[in-house]
Amino acid sequence: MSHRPFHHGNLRAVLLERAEAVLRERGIDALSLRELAREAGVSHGAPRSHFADRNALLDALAERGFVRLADEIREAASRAREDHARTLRAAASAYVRFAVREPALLDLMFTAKVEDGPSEAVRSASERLFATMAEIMNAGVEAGAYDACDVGRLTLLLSATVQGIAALVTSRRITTPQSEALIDDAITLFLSGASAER
Amino acid sequence: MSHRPFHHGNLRAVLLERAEAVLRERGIDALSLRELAREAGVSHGAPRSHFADRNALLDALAERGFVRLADEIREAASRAREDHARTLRAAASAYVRFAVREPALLDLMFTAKVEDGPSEAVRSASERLFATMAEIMNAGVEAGAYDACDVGRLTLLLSATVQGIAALVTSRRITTPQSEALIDDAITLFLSGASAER
DNA sequence: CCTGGAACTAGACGTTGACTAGTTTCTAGA
DNA sequence: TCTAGAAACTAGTCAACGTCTAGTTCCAGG
Repeated sequence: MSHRPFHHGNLRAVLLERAEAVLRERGIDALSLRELAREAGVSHGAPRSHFADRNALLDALAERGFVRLADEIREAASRAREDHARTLRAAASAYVRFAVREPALLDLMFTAKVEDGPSEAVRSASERLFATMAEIMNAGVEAGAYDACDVGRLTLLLSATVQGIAALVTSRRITTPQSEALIDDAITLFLSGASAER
Repeated sequence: MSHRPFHHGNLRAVLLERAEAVLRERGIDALSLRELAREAGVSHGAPRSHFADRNALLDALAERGFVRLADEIREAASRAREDHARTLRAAASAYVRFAVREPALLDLMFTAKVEDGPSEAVRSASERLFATMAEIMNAGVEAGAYDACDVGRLTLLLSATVQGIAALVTSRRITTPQSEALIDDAITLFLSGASAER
């Protein structure tokens, strides 16, 4: 009859997808393993086969978040390859757009875990984001936008600035239009300062 | 006999203080109203007289966090009044030091609340932080560090950058020494770019 | 075929936030 | 000084959650 097969076959993916939706629509406090299980039509213990505990689920979400964010930034940057300034703006804009669309997820990605830092999976996913930023900066270097200064540090500074702008938006300290102006200011300053040292 | 007076007399303050300690030592997930009540020697319902629910307690913590952070920054900035560059560095350094000392609290302060933003109390406390940053920037303007550009936007950019650096530290993406180098880079760029437009 | 493990069920436990009704204490006004 | 009435607190209850355990069903490799 297979009306309800014993093995869901797809549980892990379904849980993650639904969890992302809950995170987006009702925030992290509303994210309950039991509710996810109910929605997926499995028993309340089933998620345990795929995630050791609630934090493991959150880690998986954060990991996916980093991958998605990196992809969206790379995608946005690749659409304006001709001009480095435009590329930077596009990347930063994509970052903030992601933050506006998924505030709770971004929070989760940059949450401070007490004691030990992020799990290995989350860490490597976050390095993928950083690597994407580094790629963009390296393209700028090759295009002659920067002098022989330490590109790694510049990448870090860019990452921090963009993450800071995103944090101001998600915490409602500034509005989305304000954030766009901020991005403009940041990129302008970033480029003018970096090449003013010639 | 007043061995245990009915009125604690000090509950609200004690709860907040202990809550800050728990937040610092064991993170936000370990913060339980019932445990705080137990530690304070009152019934599990007692905190309700001072905080409508758990979120109200968290809001109060965030509010105090903003006030303390603003104070610490102002204090640090006032110690290097002679030179604007030093002042900026001192302020940014104090910000990051706060982040390292109280990562979970800073997270709480900039958490994205779904739907409605921060409460009125939190909002006004956070504006106090922004006002402190604006003061520092205005002192720089008077000292001639910047041209007639929009100081408000510069203040916002500074705030975002510093918050971004803090986020990278609390989420263990960079180490504390790295953050100090980052601050240096950021301030250098900030000043060189802002006055390069003359 | 069969056996071991992965996926899942079902029940239980302790903890928590929230609500309610009732009690004690403080305080402000007549 | 006496007395409401508000504020602070107690005690009990409830549903929900995360986690754990023991047992069941299914699948895949030997």
